[in-house]
Amino acid sequence: MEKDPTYFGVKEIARRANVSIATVDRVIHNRTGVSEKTKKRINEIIKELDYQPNILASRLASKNIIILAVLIPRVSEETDFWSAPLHGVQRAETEIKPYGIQTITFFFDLNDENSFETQANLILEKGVNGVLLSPSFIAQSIRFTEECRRLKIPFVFIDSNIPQQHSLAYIGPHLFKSGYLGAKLLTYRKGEEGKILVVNISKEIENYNYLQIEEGFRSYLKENHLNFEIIRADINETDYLSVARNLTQVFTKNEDIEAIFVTNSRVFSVATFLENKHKKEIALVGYDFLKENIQHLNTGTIDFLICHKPEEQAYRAMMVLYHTLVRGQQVEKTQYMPIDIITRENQEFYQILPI
Amino acid sequence: MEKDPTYFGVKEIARRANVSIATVDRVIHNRTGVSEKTKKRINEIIKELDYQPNILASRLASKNIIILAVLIPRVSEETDFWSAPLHGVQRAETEIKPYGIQTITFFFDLNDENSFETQANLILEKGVNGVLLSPSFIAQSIRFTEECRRLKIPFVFIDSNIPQQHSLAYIGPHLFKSGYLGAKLLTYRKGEEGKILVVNISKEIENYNYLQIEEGFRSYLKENHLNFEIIRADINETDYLSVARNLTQVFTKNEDIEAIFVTNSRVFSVATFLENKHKKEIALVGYDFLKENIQHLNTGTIDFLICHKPEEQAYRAMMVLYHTLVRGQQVEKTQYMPIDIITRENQEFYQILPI
DNA sequence: ATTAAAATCGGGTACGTACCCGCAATATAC
DNA sequence: GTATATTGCGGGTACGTACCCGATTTTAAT
Repeated sequence: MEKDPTYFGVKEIARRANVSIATVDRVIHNRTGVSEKTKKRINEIIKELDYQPNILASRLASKNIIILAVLIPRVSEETDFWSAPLHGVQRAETEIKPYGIQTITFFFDLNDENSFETQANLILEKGVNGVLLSPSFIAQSIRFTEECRRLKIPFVFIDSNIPQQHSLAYIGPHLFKSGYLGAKLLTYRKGEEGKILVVNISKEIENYNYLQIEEGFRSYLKENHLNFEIIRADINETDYLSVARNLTQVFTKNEDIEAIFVTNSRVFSVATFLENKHKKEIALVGYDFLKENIQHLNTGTIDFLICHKPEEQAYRAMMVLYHTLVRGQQVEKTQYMPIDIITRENQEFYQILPI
Repeated sequence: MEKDPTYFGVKEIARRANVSIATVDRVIHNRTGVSEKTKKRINEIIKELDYQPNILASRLASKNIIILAVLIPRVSEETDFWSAPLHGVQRAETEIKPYGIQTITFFFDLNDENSFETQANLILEKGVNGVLLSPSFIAQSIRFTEECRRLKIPFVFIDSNIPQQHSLAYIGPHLFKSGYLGAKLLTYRKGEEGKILVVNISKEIENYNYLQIEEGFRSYLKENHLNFEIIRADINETDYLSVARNLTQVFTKNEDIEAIFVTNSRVFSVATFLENKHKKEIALVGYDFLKENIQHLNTGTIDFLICHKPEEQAYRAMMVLYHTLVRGQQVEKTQYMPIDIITRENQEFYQILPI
């Protein structure tokens, strides 16, 4: 079989420009040592031939290896949400490893701001070429990314964003629209009467996310003139007992709650509560494809789960770094993930497919 | 920066086995000319070092180029559904082109069985190494794929499947479950009364798909003891006038239709009809992320669209061929796509993201 | 034992790019 | 003018694997 005859490489460029391959290489990589005249001549030929470097050969010959750092929460017993992004990181890792790219993953504790800081400092010491991070702690993330900017290390946010921080990209959900959709799903077959309960279960972190989601949620109701009374429950402890105690209080005060929206993945706690109290007829919508949540989806306690492709977020973030650092390509700065709707009927197909 | 010191290549294997690189190469590629003894020795070292060939170097050195054929319907004025798979093919194409893989795309006319046969024959004449096809015409597809099997050309089905045909893989929806979900969405907030209309608009092709979807649809209603009367409308012409004429008849006979399920992407015709007749309060669910359908989703005539990631189907199918032919890897034989639910609220994020 | 054939193997080049080393030409200093 | 930087450029090797071309050894045939 023959090679593609329409492909021209540096050799052909050098031949046409009457220079050596080395000179062409210098022009391509913007290195010094070429006169303006020949540089111009070579650039014209490059443009004329629409030269596309052969990445295989390029990466094979290059000895410049690239190190990427990943900074995400550790997978905890409380929730295995972060196992999905970790999987995405690993998928990208195996894919780009032959290109001379190494990955080091740093985990922090979602209940401990200091662990974030510690790990972030380790990254800075290490001297990496690019960073993928989940900015779970706003202040610490800002400090860290400012330092990255100073050191000219590109970084990508996943899961939630800090705008104005000059990240290379944000890859994650549009939280406002996600809450907006949540309201639609929750009220889609609801009657005119009855209250709505919005539950936020978290240890005071990720508040910013929560606010955007609730804003979108309320916005939907307002735009559609749905004047349900909205009760709020802020639960700062994530263990089941605290959740149950809190909800019991809410229910004694409000008997006619017809629908519950949980703003994050801890919806399974609420589902367990409803099952224990035999209140399964209440509509329940929450977030994320976790084992526990799927169970309650299958028993019918949870009506809908909303999900933002956590695996793909991380995978794409890695590829964004790869394309920037290795290929020098421009990337989309804001990449909103699809807002997926998971029900009992389609949940079995919402997994990571192997090739 | 230094190279990964944990990586060992053929050179190291050759050194340890006291043979030349060429001999190691012969063992790796199962070529003849190596005594059993040295072959065994080399294989042991390969296993011991967990040797992973460097694909970059491998594909760079290899002159064996691989040709993939794609056989899908032409994008027509009637519907641009197939532009999504085409896009997926092209995305995969640019990604694997540097690996020495060429793609030739053949289009057939969904209204003309013969065009399928003609294009299929062109592929066989051409002598390609792998085929991606949509088996829109069952009989012709069987004939073609049998011939592929005889010639030992692997092939992958997308969009719909022909089981028992020994394809390398099927990548597409689980149609039964898709119809099942359709019934859930259609009846989710429906009252106890009123009839359901199931509409199939197509020129008698793809019947097999339709049947599976309808089966799933009815199955949901049955399992949930929803005893609505179901009307059926089979419309064999795809132009709007034919659809409108047909639906008018159905509506004169049945005044109390409360919900309509369209089994394919032509749901926009039904939506137009409902808008013209001022019957927008009827629930409407159908298939596929087409411009026309999204318009009606946004006006509220269509309530839900179901979608099976057509772009990714084609992309994955290409990668399956790549992994099989280039990497010699085993692949998953049946890859069901997620069954995505598109509403007015999340539709804007359901597009193909650029890196 | 001699010769032919077959089996087994090594040397070496190529793939397209990166990049080191060093030579020539030109510019600058005195 | 000569001596010294500086600039511009080419030769050549390396990356890890594929594969051609032959050389050597072993086996089979006579």
